[in-house]
Amino acid sequence: MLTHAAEDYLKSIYKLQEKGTKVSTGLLAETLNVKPASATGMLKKLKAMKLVCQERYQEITLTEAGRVVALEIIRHHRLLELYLFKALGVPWENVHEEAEKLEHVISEDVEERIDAVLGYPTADPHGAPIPDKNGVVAQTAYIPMTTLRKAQTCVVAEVSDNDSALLQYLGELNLYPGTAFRVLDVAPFEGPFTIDIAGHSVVIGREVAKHIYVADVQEGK
Amino acid sequence: MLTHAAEDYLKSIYKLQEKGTKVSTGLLAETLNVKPASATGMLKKLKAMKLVCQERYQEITLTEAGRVVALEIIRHHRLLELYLFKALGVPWENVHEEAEKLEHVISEDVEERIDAVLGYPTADPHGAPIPDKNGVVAQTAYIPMTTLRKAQTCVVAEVSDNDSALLQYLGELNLYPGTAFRVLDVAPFEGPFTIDIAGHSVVIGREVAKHIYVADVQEGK
DNA sequence: GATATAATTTAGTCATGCCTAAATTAATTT
DNA sequence: AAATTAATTTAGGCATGACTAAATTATATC
Repeated sequence: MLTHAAEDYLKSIYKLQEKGTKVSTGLLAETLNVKPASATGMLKKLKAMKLVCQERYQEITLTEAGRVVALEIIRHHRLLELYLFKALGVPWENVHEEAEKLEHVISEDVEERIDAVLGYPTADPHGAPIPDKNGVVAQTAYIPMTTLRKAQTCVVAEVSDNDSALLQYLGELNLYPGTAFRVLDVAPFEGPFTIDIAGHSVVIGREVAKHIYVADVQEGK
Repeated sequence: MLTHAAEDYLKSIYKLQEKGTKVSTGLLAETLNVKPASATGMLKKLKAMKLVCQERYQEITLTEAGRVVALEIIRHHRLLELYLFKALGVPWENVHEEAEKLEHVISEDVEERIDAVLGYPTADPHGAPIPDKNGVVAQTAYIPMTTLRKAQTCVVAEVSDNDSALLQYLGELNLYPGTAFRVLDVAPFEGPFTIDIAGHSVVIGREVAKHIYVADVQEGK
């Protein structure tokens, strides 16, 4: 069995890779709040276990076996987030942190039961896709909110899950995945967005908009 | 914060103490599947943290602070057992093992939510009392099944939670806490019990009966 | 092409929490 | 009281997974 730390490394590699980022020792270390030297040490072990590929000083990638483990952990994490949110009413800005601890500890049996209770869901509370039992992840083509133009309507598809304060803010605005809104205005020179959510007009800064991804974009009048 | 290992030691000390057993280094080590020398090492640390009292070679007891921690963990454990059983349908012979891992990891917030969802329960699936938020444990006066005599009726109050195979067997017989039964016969020379559960006659050996505690004992005809 | 900077790796340390083997202390037996 | 046995503690080791400091390699600049 793998250690919790090893699972975290694999998960982080997968998530960085998924974003299209080239995964380096330094970036991985930063992501995991660890010094680069510590990451080098763990990578050496993961390479010995044939879970990770890396030529000296080169890009880090997962082997097929490593990918399977990473997806398993991510599946645990996202199912737990959704379960905590829906079944126990944990505020969505807190579910990430809770799931980080639980994901390494639940059995496959409990995972399956949670999956069933939730009705075999496909996305977590932040809109991120939940890999299925075989490690298949639904491909999504979400668009960054920052690319929206005036008068377009859309639906929130996904938001970043790692900033608790930001999530709380978005929650107050009801900007959960599934919420529709319309762009009333985009201020010039990379300025903020003014949007309409269910009749309320709200101003969203660029920095916040970067963390929001949308779907079903349609041209308004 | 305490390590998982330290929490396990405190929990085991409390549970042994509760049973009326004098807690020694060797017994504690055996309980935790650890060598006595390892237990000595951890006890040294727990003593330094003022969570445990022990004179050299003498009995081990918890300080007030140690008792608080132990009860907190036991509360987590028992609430989790009941939650897994009732909310997720985990078979009762498996809930102990699952809860052992989860108990060290859930937040106070999630604990409270679980407590609320369950309606502030007072006993886990094996009948063991759940300490309240302030560490108060309801005192119970359960009687070992082995003391029952012919024709007495009673209700199952509590069963040992540490033997998975035994629990599975008791589950098949429907001997859950709350189930009423009547002693049809007690075979002589420390022999087995023949009992009536909901119209079915079942023979229960002494070894099994030792793990069952009952309440509401009444004399039958 | 030499040099400065950035990234990565190596080497050595530390804290946990377990282990085994040996030494010590306590309890029993004769 | 002496000797045996049992329980406990000490001492020294090992694996994990982090750290710092120093060395190495890669990249960018002049």
